[in-house]
Amino acid sequence: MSDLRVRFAPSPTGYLHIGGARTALFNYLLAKQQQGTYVLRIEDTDVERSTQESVDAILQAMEWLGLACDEGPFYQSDRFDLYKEKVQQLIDEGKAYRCYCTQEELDAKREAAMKEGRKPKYDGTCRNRDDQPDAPYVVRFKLPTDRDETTFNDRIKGPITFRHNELDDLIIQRTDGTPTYNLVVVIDDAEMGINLVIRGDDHVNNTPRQVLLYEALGYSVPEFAHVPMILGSDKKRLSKRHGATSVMAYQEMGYLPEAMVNYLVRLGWSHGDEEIFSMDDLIEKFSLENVGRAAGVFNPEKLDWLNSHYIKTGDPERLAKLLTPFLENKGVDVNNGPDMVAVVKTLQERATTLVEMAEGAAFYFATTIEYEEKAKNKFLTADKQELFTLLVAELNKCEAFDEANLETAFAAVMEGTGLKFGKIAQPLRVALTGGTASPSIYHVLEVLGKEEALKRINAAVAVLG
RNA sequence: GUCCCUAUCGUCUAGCCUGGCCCAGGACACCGCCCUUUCACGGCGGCGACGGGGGUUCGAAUCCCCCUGGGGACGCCA
Repeated sequence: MSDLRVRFAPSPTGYLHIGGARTALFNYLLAKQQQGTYVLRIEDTDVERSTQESVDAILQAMEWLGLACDEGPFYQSDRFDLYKEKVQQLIDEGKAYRCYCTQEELDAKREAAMKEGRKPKYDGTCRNRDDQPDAPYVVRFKLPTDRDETTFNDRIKGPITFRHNELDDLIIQRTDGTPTYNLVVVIDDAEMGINLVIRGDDHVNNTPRQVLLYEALGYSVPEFAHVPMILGSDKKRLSKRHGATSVMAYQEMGYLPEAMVNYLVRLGWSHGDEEIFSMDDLIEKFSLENVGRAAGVFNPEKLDWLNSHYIKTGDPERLAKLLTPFLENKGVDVNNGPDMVAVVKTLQERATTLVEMAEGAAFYFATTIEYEEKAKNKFLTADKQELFTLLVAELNKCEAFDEANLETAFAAVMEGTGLKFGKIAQPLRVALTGGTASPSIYHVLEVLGKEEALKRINAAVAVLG
């Protein structure tokens, strides 16, 4: 057991998105690799926007991805007393003060500053007042003036320095008495013994303020590793208009968690020329040193490729279990049909997602085949009467539908009709599946079984025309 | 606007720290050929990048500077 302690700290104001999932993954991998501890903390200090549904959705997504935490989940809403105490401590030590400026005043100043091309900063109006008016106030952290810049050494980006004149006195407690993010994140990370903070690089700008707060509160400062953002195809921050951003939406679209994990980790991290990584591979091979520094574009095609890879190589028993709900969603009665595992095996090489696999599998379970218009017109024509008659006769001779028997039967049909295999297979395929694309005709026959196959052929004969 | 980060094929990236092995390697996508009972799988091949300009050096994708592009932050959100 090493002393590495990392955490993932989402705010429950929505589902777990792609970017958050990747951050969680990186934390998890490093913790497992170093036999450290991975803590999950729910950052719900914004009482207005935090919901239990979001918490549940996040937990569910983490479980789906296989990112079980070692400690937690902890809720910041349970810890308000601690934060209050720390705020008071800072006030008592003269490191924080009450500010009575109203929201309207601040908004006006901010707007004015922007307009003049200045960086909007709090001007320190209340910094030195010693009266205590009977009015609403916030508590601000007094920006230390004992030095004029703060530097931290980012594990991914290297040393980053901010000049204090770029900073201002940030609010650590709201008018309603609740604490704000920058304060609680410091207190919790410190109190929970987090020594490496891995998070999105949209937090880089918050880091110097947080370093200052660690120091003011007498905590030791952890290490930081800021991972780059994920962008959409137009290089804008990934959002709904680029497609699904919720991890669980991908589950619903038929993606496998191992594909998602593999994709996410390779977006911004690499290990030579390797592309395929199991969770165990990743725990062994992941390293912060090989995380890129630039933002990456989310590429659904590559996710597709990985997903088809994992479907192709996946355990059919497991895939069968995963596929079932997708078939049921399509209104397919899975109890009335061939063995699901056998079905899966015929489709593993031809499906990119479980949704696609369900589409490809539906015909196996159909009670009556609906023929595609074009397929029927082309292949179920009157002149096929003789072919189907012979086919039925030969197939009937088969004891069981296995490859050897079927080959014999088809050889006989080819002999009898003088047709090439393809000329027989395609009409038969339409009869059996309703369409012109399906798994190998032998496999379809095998999976369907003799009785059902003959039933379908006879049904097709009845509509020849 | 200000500050911070960043920059190799369309995309994800290897190479950069420790200059020459790189007229830049892999993967996805795309195109072609082969395989083939359909659709796929697979195999083989192709297209395709060091953002620009200055330096340093015998030599730069690799080191330095400037420019430009992209992202992020600037909330009583996290």
